[in-house]
Amino acid sequence: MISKEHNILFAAEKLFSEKGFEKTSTREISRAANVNVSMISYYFGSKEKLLESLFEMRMAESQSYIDEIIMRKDINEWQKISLIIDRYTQRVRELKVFYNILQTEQLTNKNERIITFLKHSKLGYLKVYEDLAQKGFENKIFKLRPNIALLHSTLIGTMFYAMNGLPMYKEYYHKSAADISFDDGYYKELNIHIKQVLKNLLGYEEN
Amino acid sequence: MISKEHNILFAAEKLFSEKGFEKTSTREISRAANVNVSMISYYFGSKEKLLESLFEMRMAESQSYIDEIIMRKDINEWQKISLIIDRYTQRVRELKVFYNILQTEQLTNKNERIITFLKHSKLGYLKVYEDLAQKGFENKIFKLRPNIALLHSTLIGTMFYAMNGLPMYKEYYHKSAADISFDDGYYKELNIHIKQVLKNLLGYEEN
DNA sequence: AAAAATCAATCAATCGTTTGATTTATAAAA
DNA sequence: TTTTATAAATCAAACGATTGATTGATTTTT
Repeated sequence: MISKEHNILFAAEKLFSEKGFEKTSTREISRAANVNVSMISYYFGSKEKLLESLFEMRMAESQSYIDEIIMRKDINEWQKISLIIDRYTQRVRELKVFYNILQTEQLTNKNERIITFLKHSKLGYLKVYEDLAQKGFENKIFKLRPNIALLHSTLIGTMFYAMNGLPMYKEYYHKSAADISFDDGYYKELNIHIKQVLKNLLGYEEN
Repeated sequence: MISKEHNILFAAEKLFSEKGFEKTSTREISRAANVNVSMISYYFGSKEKLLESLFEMRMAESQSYIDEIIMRKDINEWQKISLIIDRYTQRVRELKVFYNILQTEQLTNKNERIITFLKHSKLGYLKVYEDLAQKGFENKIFKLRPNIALLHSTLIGTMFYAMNGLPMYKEYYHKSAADISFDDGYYKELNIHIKQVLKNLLGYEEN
């Protein structure tokens, strides 16, 4: 049995993703979550704080796994980057709905807490890539020292734009929207594609 | 002397970019454009149609220059791609405000006309890259035949994410927000970065 | 004098949020 | 176990504010 609090959170996530935060009314959320409108204020304080709670939940989920990877001693820097990409691809696909909201809020939101969430997350990623690129270069695994901000833009940008574009590419290749096997192949190709781009940027050559 | 119609259009563009379409009220637009509220309905019909007019104007502007480039006989396929990237980088920087709206609307908008605008634009670009990649391969300029949808995702995604991330990178490198010379260097690096990524993907080697 | 442009005032609709009454759950006292 | 007291949860109804849009009168342009 899922609590009403979670019902509200998940209903809101879906609606925010489909129509955007502003276009989604509290009454719609309450209807979708099968609760009274006032329950939103009761549990979260406001619609705005509901969005913050959503970010809090989803961002917390993705915090730990990166540290886990960079701590490992049994794999080299490229393998670590490769693993991070694997996990990230998987996560973005799983939480497509949330990452859609994240992208939108990134572009227009003025909410202080959410801005802070995003900034910390981004700077955290920059630092991770910077460290891995430097160590890999010192260990002579990577031959190049690319601009990390641009490398990160390419990684994230490719990921999100490929995700957003999937429905359209499907149409372009005349596939049915329900065809999951196309998605599987697409995300697999995307994963390989991103790795290839990063290999080139870092000057990494497989043995 | 700029007409009131244009005043409204440009005021709306700025506000939509800063706060998003939904959060921007018609009264704010009219105040910023120094006209009466009713002028919006009078000239454009509705707030929604005002947004459509904005898309119409901006999309029409960027239509022609691509055809111009691909028609040319004096340069090879890589030089054409290189030119397209130059123009596109320049344009995205010039019209940062509009492309911010475009990205947001791409994620949430359900407006039929705008969806059609975006779809046509995207499919147009896909076709252009597909043709150039194929011809370049036939002419032995390119050694590889990459997935065009993913190549396009990387191109567009890198461009937009680098653009969106600029203010944050500036802060990260402790530069003032008004420092234009930092922007110049950043966009120059971005341009080179994108070309490098595409060279690698297409298997193009400079002589 | 006909048409186009502009305006203050107003419209109904919807928004996020709160109220105060009511029901349900919890736990201590009998 | 039953009763009682307290807290938590739920609800319909209403709040004031703001929204996009329109009206009909007035001014300006043609």
